Amino acid sequence: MGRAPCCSKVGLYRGPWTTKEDTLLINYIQAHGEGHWRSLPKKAGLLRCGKSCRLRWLNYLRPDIKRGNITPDEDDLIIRLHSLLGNRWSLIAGRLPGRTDNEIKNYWNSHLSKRLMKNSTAGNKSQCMGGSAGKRSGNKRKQKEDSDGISSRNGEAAAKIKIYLPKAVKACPSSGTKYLSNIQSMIGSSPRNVEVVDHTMSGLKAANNGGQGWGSNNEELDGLVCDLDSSYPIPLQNDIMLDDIFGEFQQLLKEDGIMDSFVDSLLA
DNA sequence: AAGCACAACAACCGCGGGCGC
DNA sequence: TGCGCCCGCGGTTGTTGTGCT
Repeated sequence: MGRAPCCSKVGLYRGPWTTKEDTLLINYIQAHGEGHWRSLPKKAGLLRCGKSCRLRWLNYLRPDIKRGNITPDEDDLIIRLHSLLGNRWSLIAGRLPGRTDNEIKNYWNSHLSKRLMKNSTAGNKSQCMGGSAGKRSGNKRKQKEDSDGISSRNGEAAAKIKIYLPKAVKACPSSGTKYLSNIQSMIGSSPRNVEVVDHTMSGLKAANNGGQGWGSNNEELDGLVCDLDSSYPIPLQNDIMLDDIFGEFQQLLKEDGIMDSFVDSLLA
């Protein structure tokens, strides 16, 4: 697949935007509309790549952007939506008028993930897996350790193979079963050392769990462990049929009218 | 006042899907 | 049907601001 050359092109500016550049971009878009990002910089007289222009417009210059603090309502909604959708920031942003995916992502990484982590450590520490980006300086080593599988977890747990199911895609009732079936066949006859990490269903389950979805109520999830952040480990047990889990997920959707209409709206 | 650590947010990067040719 | 381009997304990094010692 061909890759569009990007900002690395010699001669294009990078880094923070100046007010002059902003003005040029705003004027051009007001005159010609959004889109055609690739050719836009040249036409607008900007020495930026199209990606950079698009990002600047979408995240900062757009007139309908709502600046300022995230309200408690928005805060709560983000948490619920994240528990439902995972790190689908654009979908979450679509439910928060005036907020951008980048803003929500940053807010999550800098505020909510920490808060929820704190809440959870007060509750069930052992289920936490560490999560999204976090801060660079302190977390790089940790991320490295995690990715190398050399974190402090010992023995059997550390040796476990982890399979990450796809993150929540646009809600398609059949996709869950399909993925789970695939995983089941991948796992085959030796599921003992395999842990399926689901981004979708346990999140939904959590979202329906009294509308809280996070924190100390996780233990109520009938053995399914809801993780704090973007991944939700589900210890695969021989007596838990994955299709049953998916059926339960569908049942939950039916029981909650809000959830139902929400998913419908995503499908639309 | 200076230096440091951390927080917040803007911006970049690379990947993958959609679509036209 | 395959290829290449464009766009959007999510993860990551860079920069600036702020509080603490």
